[in-house]
Amino acid sequence: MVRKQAIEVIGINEIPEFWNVLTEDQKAYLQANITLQHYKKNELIHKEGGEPTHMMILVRGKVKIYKSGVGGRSQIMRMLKPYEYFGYRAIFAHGNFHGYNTNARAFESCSIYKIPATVITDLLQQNAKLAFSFVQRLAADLGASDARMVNLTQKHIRGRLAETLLFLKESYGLEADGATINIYLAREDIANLSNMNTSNAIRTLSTFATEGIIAVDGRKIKIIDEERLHKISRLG
Amino acid sequence: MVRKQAIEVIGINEIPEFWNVLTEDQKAYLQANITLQHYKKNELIHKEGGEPTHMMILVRGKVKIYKSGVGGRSQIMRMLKPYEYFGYRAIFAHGNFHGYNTNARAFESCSIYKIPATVITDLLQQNAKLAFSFVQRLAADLGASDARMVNLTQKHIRGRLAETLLFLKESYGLEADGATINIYLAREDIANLSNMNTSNAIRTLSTFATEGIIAVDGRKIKIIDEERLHKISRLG
DNA sequence: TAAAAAAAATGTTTTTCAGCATACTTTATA
DNA sequence: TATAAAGTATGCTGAAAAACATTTTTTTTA
Repeated sequence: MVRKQAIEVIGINEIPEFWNVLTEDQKAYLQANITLQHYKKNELIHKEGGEPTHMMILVRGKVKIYKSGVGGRSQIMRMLKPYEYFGYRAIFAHGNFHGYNTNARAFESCSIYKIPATVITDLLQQNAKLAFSFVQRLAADLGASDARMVNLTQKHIRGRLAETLLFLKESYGLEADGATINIYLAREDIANLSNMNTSNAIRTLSTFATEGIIAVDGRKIKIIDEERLHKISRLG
Repeated sequence: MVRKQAIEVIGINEIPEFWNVLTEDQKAYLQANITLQHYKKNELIHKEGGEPTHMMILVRGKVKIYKSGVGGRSQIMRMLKPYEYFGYRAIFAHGNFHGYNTNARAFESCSIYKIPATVITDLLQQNAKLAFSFVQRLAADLGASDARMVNLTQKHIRGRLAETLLFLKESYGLEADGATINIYLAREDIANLSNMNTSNAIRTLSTFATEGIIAVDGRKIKIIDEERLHKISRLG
């Protein structure tokens, strides 16, 4: 069983951004220090406020990155899919924002490569190409974060929910039917992605369904009229 | 007059992060390509949606970085002070978030060093130490952006305004009296920093003044009871 | 499979905040 | 300096969304 899992997940050398730019020595160094770890559904991977020990690469499953805000109310910052990496921001920031600012939780059963903080820091300082690829990644993340800020603060509930549904579609894609979003989230998670409370997520999803924009079957959400979702998202 | 301005501003070699890690060749390359430009009060420095041509280092004056959101409503993302640099995120991000996502405007008369995008990209790819310092900077920026997200989305008006006042104090410091925040902003800018409309910024500032938390004299804001501001900010 | 727990649905109430109108004050400009 | 324009102050109203309560449905677990 352990063997089977090991076969299921991809190797680190299949992630070109990490692998191709390294020298032979650096590859050996990375191989010697990387570990694969499994997390059960809903298991906490890292905790807000904690000291970052590893950078992680998700290779199987889905992860949510979220912050606990006012009165413990949680705000999902990002949702990850395989081949995406995380936990590196906390390692590299110095000053106020060193350390995990977020919680990471396995949304379903996950396999994750873990690279010790010291190892990834060494590699970045030795290898300008690798460092540059992290610059590119962080620059894109920051752009996304700023864009999301305006979405969440300025749009009304319908606009925020439409945005979230489109985001989920972009991130996780559609099932074989070409319409059902390929992730099943609790209404509460949809709410936490959209900066609203659960009641309003439920209510607004129902309204969208009534209006024929989506079809809802339990946690399955089918996008019927994507154009309208875009329109609702644009108008706020 | 031109001579005088040139003397007033610091040299690029006084910014260690840029200078100390460069080789002699790289220093020469940078020196040969860097230019100093002056902007008048309220002048636009770069525009949302535009192609990034330069990375910039503010050496005199204050700059606001803002996004135009739903219905043109503007949201100030950051406020800069001398020695801070900007415009680099747009250069390095690839994919969706390449290009300026924000506007930058001289909040008062400014002097700015401009490094062509190609030059800074060359330097980063050649110099792992420089690239790593950008990784650190971007990681901190992203942490700040995520923290701000929760502030702006979850806190109530009083909490958001308190947060903004404390942020301004941290960023720009206090005047000789040890209480007056060393930046004079229009109520509209305070509102755009705090995700609220101008009326509510005015109203809430008045309330804070009535409660003896701050004292307001035109655009001068004096912090009387910082502890209460922290408390209001924490509670949302 | 039954019982318990969690999640979803829905209606009602309350709070927060945006939008607007108006008056007053300060700043810019002819 | 007069006039216009911009910015500030304040009250009122209504829309949006949170909070709460209750019922129904689904999922988990014993």
